[in-house]
Amino acid sequence: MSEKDLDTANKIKQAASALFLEKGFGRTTTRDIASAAGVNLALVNYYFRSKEELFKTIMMETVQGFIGQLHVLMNDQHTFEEKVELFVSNYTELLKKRPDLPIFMLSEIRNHPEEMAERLGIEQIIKEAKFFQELAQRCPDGIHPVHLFMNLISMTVFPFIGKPIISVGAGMDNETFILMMEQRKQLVPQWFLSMLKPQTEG
Amino acid sequence: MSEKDLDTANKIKQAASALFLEKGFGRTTTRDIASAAGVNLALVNYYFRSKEELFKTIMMETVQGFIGQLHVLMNDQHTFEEKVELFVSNYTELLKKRPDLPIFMLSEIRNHPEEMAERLGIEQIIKEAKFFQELAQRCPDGIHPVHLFMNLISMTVFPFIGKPIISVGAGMDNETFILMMEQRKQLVPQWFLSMLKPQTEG
DNA sequence: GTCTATAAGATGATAGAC
DNA sequence: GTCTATCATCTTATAGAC
Repeated sequence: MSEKDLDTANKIKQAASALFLEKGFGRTTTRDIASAAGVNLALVNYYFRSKEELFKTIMMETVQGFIGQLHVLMNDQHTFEEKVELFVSNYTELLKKRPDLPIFMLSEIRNHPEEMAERLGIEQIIKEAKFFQELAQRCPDGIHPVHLFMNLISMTVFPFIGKPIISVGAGMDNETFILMMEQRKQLVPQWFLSMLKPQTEG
Repeated sequence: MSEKDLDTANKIKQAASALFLEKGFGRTTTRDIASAAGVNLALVNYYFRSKEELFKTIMMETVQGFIGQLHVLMNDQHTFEEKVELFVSNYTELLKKRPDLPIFMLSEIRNHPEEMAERLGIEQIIKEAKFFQELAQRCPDGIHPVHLFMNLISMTVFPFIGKPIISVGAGMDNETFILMMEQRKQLVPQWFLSMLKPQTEG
């Protein structure tokens, strides 16, 4: 589907999404958006009441997509080990395509904190998930399961966030970086599982 | 030292730093800065040629401070294990005080990529550090040392970055979050060291 | 060094013709 | 739904008095 096939509202949304991601809300102007979308300036306000409203729409959809994957994954019929592997490889693939996503979400999220938490219902998604029930069982005594989940997310997501600094620091080109992220699809689950209680065969 | 004791340039820098951190470059205006610093609008441009120049100054100092610690730490006379513990506890303390620091740095860094890399010389700092030489030795065969260093940074820093989402997701108040970060000062080094080659006594 | 005043331009948003 | 034209406001930055 080429860009021309999208209707005006979607052209605007797509262009705005890229610009917000790249430059943030403050540095992006409605004129930028209209120009990048190839539509008239007035149409931005015609379809979305304001720049702020357009931003909220995009942000909600972005975060929904990000969390939605998690919801499905955490409740399907895979084993615990498979869930871990899928978690890491799914998010690695997503972040290979859209490495700016986490910073976008996290840097803008505090300017719109109220709507987020409520509409998303992350809390309930997590508490109900089978994955977390099993994680709690396999968690070493005295260690809160959230610690281990933090580690899993951290080791999966942070390398993409820190890439600008890490890859300069390590003198690493982009190709090498991607290669390492591929390796981590296997490594991170291993590291993560080794943090759990020793498991008897079953 | 109260704010009144600072000279004008420093009052501006301090106010601007807080605002850039809170709202980013794009959303922060020179009027905000002057007002927060309690100085006349024209003085912002008198001391720093432009808003952009002021930002660069602050950014450089911030990143320098962040990296500088690392340089000292990685080369002093502590043992490898002590270096790991100091790394985690120093940065945890820093991030407890200024949790917005990583996102600020990382979200704005790509708008000013050229100056960063060069002036900082991170690459050289890292390559020369004793810490990395020992890390390379103790790294399991076939695993690049940078993987393990990524894990150490990730597990230390990411929880602060992801706090807005994690703490909502886990239904966690601020006090509990800080308590967990305190626990991680001990836990992260344990997890990290367990990823290394088994070590014989000596 | 610090102020007032203002230039010069950008920005979000809308009214009204088509 | 889409355009042009424009408003009202805000923005960075500077000139010039003190």
